[in-house]
Amino acid sequence: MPRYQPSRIEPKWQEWWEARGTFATPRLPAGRKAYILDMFPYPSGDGLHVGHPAGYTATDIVARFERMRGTTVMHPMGFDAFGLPAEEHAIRTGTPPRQSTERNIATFTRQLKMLGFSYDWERVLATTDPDYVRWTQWIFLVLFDTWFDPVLQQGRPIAELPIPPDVEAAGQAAVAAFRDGHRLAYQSEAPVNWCPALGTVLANEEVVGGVSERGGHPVVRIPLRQWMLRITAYADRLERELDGLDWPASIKKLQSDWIGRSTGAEVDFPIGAQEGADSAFARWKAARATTGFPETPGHEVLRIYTTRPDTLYGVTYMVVSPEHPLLDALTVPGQREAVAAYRAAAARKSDLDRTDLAREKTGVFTGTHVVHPLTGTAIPVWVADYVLASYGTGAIMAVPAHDDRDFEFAGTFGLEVTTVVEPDERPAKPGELFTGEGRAVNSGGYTGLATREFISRVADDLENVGLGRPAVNYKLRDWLFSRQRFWGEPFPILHELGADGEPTGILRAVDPAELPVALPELTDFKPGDTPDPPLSRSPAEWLFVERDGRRYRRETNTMPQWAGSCWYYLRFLDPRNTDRFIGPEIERAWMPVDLYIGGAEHAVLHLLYSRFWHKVLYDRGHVSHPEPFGRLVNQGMILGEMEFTGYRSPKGGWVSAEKRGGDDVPAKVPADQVEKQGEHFVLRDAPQVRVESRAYKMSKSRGNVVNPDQVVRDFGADALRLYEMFMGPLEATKPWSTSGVSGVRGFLDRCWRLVVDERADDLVLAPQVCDESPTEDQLRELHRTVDKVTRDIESLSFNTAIARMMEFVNFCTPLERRPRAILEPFVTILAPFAPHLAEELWAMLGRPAPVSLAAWPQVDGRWLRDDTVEVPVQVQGKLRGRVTVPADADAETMRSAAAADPKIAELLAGREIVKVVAVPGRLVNFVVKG
RNA sequence: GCCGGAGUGGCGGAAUGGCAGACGCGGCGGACUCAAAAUCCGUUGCCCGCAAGGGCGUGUGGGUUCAAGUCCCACCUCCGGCACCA
Repeated sequence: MPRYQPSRIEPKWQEWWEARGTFATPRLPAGRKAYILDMFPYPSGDGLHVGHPAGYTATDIVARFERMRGTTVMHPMGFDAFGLPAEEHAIRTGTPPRQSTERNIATFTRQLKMLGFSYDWERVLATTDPDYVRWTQWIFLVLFDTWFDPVLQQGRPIAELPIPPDVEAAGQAAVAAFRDGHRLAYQSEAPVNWCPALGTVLANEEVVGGVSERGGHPVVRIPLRQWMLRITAYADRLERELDGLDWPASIKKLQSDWIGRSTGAEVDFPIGAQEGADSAFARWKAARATTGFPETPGHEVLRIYTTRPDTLYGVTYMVVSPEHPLLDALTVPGQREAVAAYRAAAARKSDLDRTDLAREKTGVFTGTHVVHPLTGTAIPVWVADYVLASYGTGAIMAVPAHDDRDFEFAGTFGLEVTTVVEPDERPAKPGELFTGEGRAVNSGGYTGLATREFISRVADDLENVGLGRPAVNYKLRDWLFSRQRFWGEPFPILHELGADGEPTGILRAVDPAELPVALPELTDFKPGDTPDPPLSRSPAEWLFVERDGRRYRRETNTMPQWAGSCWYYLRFLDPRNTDRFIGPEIERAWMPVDLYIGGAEHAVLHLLYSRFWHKVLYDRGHVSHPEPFGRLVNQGMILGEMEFTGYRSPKGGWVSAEKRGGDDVPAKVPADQVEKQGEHFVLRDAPQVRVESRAYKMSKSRGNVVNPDQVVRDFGADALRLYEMFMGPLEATKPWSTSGVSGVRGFLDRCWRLVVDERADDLVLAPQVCDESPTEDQLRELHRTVDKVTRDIESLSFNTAIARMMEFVNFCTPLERRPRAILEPFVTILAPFAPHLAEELWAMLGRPAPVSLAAWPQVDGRWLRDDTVEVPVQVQGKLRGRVTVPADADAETMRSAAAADPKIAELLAGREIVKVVAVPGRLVNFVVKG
């Protein structure tokens, strides 16, 4: 009984391909190239999820298709293997992260191979490989060695950074500090979420409502020395250069919004002018008129950023963020206690709390006033956490009449509201909130100006008198690049130690020849009592080194998981190069990536970070193209199987879903006990009870996770691949359905029976398979199938490609004679989708393996054209009949053919024909009167 | 609140402004079988009708058009993301 048995043929062909290196990619492409890339997975302990093969199958189909068309294809796979779970596992069990990571990679590799993906496994890499870490660290050193030239808008070697004379004069240490302050990789104090109970620093997403997600322990934000990457320097280029990319518009917009460019003005408000101190203010203004607007503000002014300098005359108070450096200086003795308490409370709040929970505005008056630079009036300064320290200058001018946050704050604290903008279409109402554009009122010499004109004019005016200047800001922040973790790349940086054993502040890059800086062997991964990174507990022989007679302590922070994924697409091209991170000739030949498929969860960060690194490498001449990824596609999420949920009251009876209360408990209802009634699903036995129907995200806690191993065992890898592609459009979110899998498995069974005689005792061809010439009908069917499948692969519409192949099989199944000349091309186009079955059928048909490298069939256009077409005939736009006409019939021919149809003639009899629409090859429509 | 995306049979979905529901699941009927499974064939949007046939149908309400699932306006629901960025 030679039935289709995936468990027999799939491993066989996987071994065959591997043994012969079927999918090995040459060093350089010959002719047309295609770099087809998946977002590589994090090898979690749970193994492959059914979401992974969705994207991986899509790229695999395209890769196999391109290969069959003669393209040289690069299709690699690897592992993003640093990351928190391995470290937490280590803390719990004492297993070194490298060990558990290797075990997980082995599982992922087995599962990926089981699905028959045509990766060149010779190129596999993990971001944790010492050889890979070496080059990640090397790229960090490139960043460390680069400053951004704002004039050329380009990253340049730090040695080329112009040193101002006064810095030069201050000596070598000053020059070094100046350089360190301009590098793309620099150090700064940044707040971290330190959880004393867990003894570890937490990522933002691990902190929920001010306590740790695990354990619910309190978390405090404390400043810690951190490594930052100056991604903001590249903000403009990262935004502008999105333009030329073949990415979904929605992803481009997401990135652009994330970068969040805004334009406006910076304005200085002098601090501390008392009543009657007009002369001091006048002197300050006069001085500014000659010195101009200083690059950095002194302590005598409060500098603010605003996008609406046209509302300058409506300022009624100022706000500084709780972390503002001038806050202490601004606070008068009487307010000191209140301000200190407020600041302490703000420090306890995480970013999430400051936004999510505390919507109502809070703040404290500092007791100080600043002077309005144009009107000279005194303006009170408040501290409030609705102003963020990390954006703009960390201080704002508040215009309650024209900003909803300021309006709300002013309402809470009874502050003045001064209207200075009037809507175009009506007069302003005093005390109302109006955030739109209009014309200026009550604004000195600017009164009457339109918002836009006001903005550009006032920014220039302010600049001319040294009180302000036009400014650009980004929501994008510099990238906090260090983690207080063990399982990451160590920084290749040494901190010089003084005679006292304390750091001198002088940094030294590790010599590239010494890379990689390997992680030390730790036996104890347990957290400590301080927020120092685990590496600070390394053995002294790792931690302390001597170079050129000086003592150094190694940097003990590690890089975030993003680091490795920032450049893996480059290393795949030249994975064993020991001299360079990638050979230039190879890079030029293969880059950029032609198709990049992965989950939308990486739409912003991963793609932005890699683009940033790539641009730095480009500026420094290490890569040849400014953008890494040409065409990008996000595959949709796969949800669990559809579930019906009913609700039971505490007394036990059913409660209709729309009437449920808090006490009612959800209960799963089997699908066969439910039926649809109108808009809703109801219980079959109690139709007055509505139930909810929904598919949920797969999760362990919900217990709806589908395991790919199990699916392969039950249906085969080809069925899993095919099903994931048949479910719906690649980019859509769609629910899993086990009966759907069995449906495509049925299709594969039918493919098998098209070629193989299932009733014979031995594996032999079906008796219908013959060497006869195909009929015209058969050729037409074949060529139309090939044509549709070809176009659908190009547009990644795999679901409709499969549907078309199903139609072909449905067409062939009843044939008593099945010519090889149509079966063989069909098996060829099936190969990218169901490669194992295709290889087996190809061999059955006596063709030399592998079909995976067989030539893609050519479509003969003459089989795509029809001699005659059946077109619909409408009367008043309603379908009333059909007529068959020659395919090339003109409108008049079609009209008369339609009018001659007895049924149509009857409908038209006695009515006046107002108009006839006849679209050649499409339809005829009679528009009649009466 | 803001920004995306999506609403089409019992279900997943298909449809360059031109025959709505391809293909698959599920259902129903039949053939094969002692029977069942498997397989093959047919049928399957809803309503009225014995039938011929007719009516209604792509979230809701309007509009454009000879013709709208598709274009425009307003709204509703669901999903995803962002969220005090001055």
